[in-house]
Amino acid sequence: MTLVQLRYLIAIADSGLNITLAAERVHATQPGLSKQLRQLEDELGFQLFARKGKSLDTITRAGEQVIERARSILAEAANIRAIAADLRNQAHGELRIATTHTQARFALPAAIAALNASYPQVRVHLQPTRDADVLAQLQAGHVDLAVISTAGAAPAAGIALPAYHWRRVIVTPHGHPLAARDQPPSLAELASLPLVSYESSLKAESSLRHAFDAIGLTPQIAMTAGDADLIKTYVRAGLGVGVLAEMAMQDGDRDLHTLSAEHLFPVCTTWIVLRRDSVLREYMLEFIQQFAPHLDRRDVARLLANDAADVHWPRIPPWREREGVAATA
Amino acid sequence: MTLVQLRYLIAIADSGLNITLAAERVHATQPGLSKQLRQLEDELGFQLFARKGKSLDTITRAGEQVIERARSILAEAANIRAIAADLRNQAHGELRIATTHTQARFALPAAIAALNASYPQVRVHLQPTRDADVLAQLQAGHVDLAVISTAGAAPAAGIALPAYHWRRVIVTPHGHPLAARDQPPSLAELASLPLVSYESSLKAESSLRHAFDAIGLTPQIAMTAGDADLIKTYVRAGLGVGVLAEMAMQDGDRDLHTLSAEHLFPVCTTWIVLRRDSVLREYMLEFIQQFAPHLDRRDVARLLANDAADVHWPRIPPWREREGVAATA
DNA sequence: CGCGTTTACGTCGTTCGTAACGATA
DNA sequence: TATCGTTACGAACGACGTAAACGCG
Repeated sequence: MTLVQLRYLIAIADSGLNITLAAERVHATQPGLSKQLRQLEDELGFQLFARKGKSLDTITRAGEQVIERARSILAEAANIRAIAADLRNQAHGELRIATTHTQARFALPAAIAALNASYPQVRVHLQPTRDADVLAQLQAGHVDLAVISTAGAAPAAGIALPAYHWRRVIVTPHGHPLAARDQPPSLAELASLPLVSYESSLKAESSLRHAFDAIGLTPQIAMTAGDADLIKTYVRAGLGVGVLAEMAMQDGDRDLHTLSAEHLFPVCTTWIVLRRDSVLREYMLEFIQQFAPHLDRRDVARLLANDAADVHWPRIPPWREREGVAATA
Repeated sequence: MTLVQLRYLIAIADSGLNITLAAERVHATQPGLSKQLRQLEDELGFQLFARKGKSLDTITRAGEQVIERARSILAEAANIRAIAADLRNQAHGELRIATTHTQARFALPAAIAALNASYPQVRVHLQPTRDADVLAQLQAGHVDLAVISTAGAAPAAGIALPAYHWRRVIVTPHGHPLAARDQPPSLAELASLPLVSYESSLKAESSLRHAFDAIGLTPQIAMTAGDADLIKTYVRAGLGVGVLAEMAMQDGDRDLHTLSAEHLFPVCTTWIVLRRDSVLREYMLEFIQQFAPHLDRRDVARLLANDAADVHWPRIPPWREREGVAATA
């Protein structure tokens, strides 16, 4: 068993059991991977993958177990290299972030711009990911950190650092009846109107659905999109009333009427999620600092080192208090 | 970076920074290790060990970090091999246990004998360890499991499975004044007598010390030993009153008078402690089953797999309920 | 001068890539 | 027949062990 073999194994597993594709990804030849996989299987004494003819068909039950451990091994190896790179004060590297579109579009730009100013050598890679897969990307080791929102408690996986609170807003064209009134609508009223919102709000566990469920009503979702810009576009087109995150409303959106939804939906929290046992490069800490300035850098480092829960976080600031920063991006 | 290099690194660290000794332990030559260490350091770009002349002097601060990760990597690699060995249904292997002398002498024999009956090919290795170092042995990966007692909560490190409860007893020669009375002594009375007990009872955090501290008295510990047999020997010699674990009193000890100490000292719990994320061989589960029959095998396996706290243990049996079993050994 | 580490060197095993072959849909 | 995996083979690299040199107490 070698680290190379394990790396190949993971590459194959992550390439949908296509050895040729995996070989490209690790910059090696296909026969090389084939042989190494074979040797690993020989050494372990059982098949990691079930074959169908010559092709790999599925991952064995035992293979799953091994792959899981192999991931952990490779992650730790990467950690060792990260320690080394950081010690050499190497300012260049990569920052891979998995997040939702809204974060990437409205919340992250300021922090990433600031990071780029201090560490121009660091290449940031925003992994385009469906909302539901963000944490899986982190667990699989494809990204260094995830940025994700919940309506309540911290996400279960990894170590979650609270970045900020935010709320939803209701958006209509200026001529809309709701816009003419001086008070925001009730939930019941909202349920009677066609809504335009995020794809994720269709899911039963979404906090939007929960809010309506609580009063026994079902919202009419006229259309959904993964993308706040799309939602705004369709609100402008008169398709319905938009329900989206407050930070998605920017200066350029003056043509839309924004109503508070504070009283209707629970407050949401955006978290930075790190892999347990991951070693952060200096510039990663810098990014966290930029994105969530209320977090103490040493506390973050300490939390990762000890896995100790003895670190207490300060008050999580609401998004509004940061709008000045965000608007610059 | 290779697994071999990491293995050598750990061997060197565990051999007191003596490369020659480390080379023997891994069955390789000294120049081989020397060179691999050098290459690893070159690749990482910093020293893992500080040199004094040619010899290794201390572990670098960064070296500590790397060694910690390397241990984790090697442990996971061992886990993969364990999965493989178990899948091949290989009944031979090794079971390394770190524990205290009392457990090794009085509690473990029955379980180990039973294990040996079902798995004659498994070599059991009882790591002789000072009480305080038991958990360190486990953390360093030198043993598969630890068996250790506490007076209260589970030990912090690893995953602790409660095996049984036990209490202390007071032991005197038959002619002793305490033996003649029909009621057991009070703590105050005991404090006035010379005691013979375990080495660990000298430590401030021992539950024996705590009990005396609570009433503002200090026990007179006439002598201590790490070994219940020694304690009994010196009690027989009239050196003082013995305070030891109930399971240390066996059939051959009829020449000593045993008094209950239930009312004086808190109940103790003996735990089986496993490394988090360790994969157990089939025969290890068998051992656990033998040693703590009230634990469900699948629950143990599940606990290790998910790290989930959703497994609830049944009532922990007191030692007395197992004496029939223990006495056969 | 003994102990431990490093350097030097020759051998052997292994990996890797190229190229040809085989199987599957 | 196109796609994907295996087999075959030669070249290059790298690890290992032996032997000798070096430094330190």
